Amino acid sequence: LVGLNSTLNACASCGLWNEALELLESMERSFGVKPDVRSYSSAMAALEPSGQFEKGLELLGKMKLEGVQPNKFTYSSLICACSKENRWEKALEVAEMMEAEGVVGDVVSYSALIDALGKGRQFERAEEVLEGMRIVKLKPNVITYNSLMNALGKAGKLEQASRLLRTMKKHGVKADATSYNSLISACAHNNAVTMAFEFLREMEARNIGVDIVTLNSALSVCMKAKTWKSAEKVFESFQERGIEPDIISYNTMLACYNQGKQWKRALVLLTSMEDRGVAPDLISYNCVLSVLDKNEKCQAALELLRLMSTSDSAPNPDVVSYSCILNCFKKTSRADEAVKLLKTMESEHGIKPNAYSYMAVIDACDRCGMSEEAAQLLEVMRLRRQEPD
RNA sequence: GUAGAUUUUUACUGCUC
Repeated sequence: LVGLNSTLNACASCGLWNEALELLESMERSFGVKPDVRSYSSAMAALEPSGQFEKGLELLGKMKLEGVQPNKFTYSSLICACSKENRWEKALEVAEMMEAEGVVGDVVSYSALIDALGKGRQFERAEEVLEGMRIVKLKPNVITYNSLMNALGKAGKLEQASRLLRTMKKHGVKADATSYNSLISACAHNNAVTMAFEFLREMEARNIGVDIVTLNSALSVCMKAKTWKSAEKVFESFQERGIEPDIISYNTMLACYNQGKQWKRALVLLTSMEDRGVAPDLISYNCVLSVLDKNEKCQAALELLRLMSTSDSAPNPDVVSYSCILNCFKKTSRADEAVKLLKTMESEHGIKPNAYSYMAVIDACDRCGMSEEAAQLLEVMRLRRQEPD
């Protein structure tokens, strides 16, 4: 049983929810072992977004039928599953069930609930739960605060988020890198460049290790603020700090160049990331295609697209890649080429155009006085919208 | 010998403010 439970955990940490569920189902049949509360809880922890949460409730019902009593681990996993699916009402329901069954929550279950409520933008309820912890004499920890702080920041409530940083300090909970990373990321969403760099300095002053997520978040701040030059400074600081940029760092830097319309620099970075052993992915390429589109560099964009389709190491283009080029054709009034590419993207590459692709081509036709083609395409788009994916 | 919670990236769109 212990071995099987460990395997279930391994599935959970690798995101193999399907395997976890299958293993749980077959435990008794194949190994003659009845799943215990840990088995069920682990399987629930493996659940991923998109409808999996209902599965969790099923499992809960099943374990009760089998006479296995759910415990706080079971319920925390379930609350977490609700959070992943952005279902704060369900998370509250689960918490109520838990209480009704006399299962006493701990700091983890409370934190999970606060996280679920925060992600659902139910800040007052989240604060109430935080307050409730005090009543039952549970001390919120750094993760409890981080969960709420992150949610507040994402919702644009930067002031409240940084107030929470002071609150946790007051209660003797030391902020960690994740706390600051959330705040810096919040600055990105609120276009608060100055404050972001203040947080960065504060981390250093308090000896809280700046990590790769910190720097990536700082890059994201620069991207949102459209300041590619300060992004370059952050990017240079990776080396000074002995941190190797990862694919996210490069992609965010590319996004900064995209915002700043720096297509030449973007192309250089795309090459240099490859040289430094970080293989550009679809996001990297799409970002460069986007900046080429912004600068109306259709030819260069087409070449890059061709490279993506033919090279073994490059990712295959998707609908976003094609749409960038279609949009570029639109801006440069190259309706014929747009129509041609729209056809080949599906017929030769199996990529179904979306509404954005169609609209680019339709606009291109309009611009070039090809109103008949435009009307036809509009009709095709309407008809295809009814089709199942 | 086994289980649960928090942070970062792309064209457009949508959601929220």
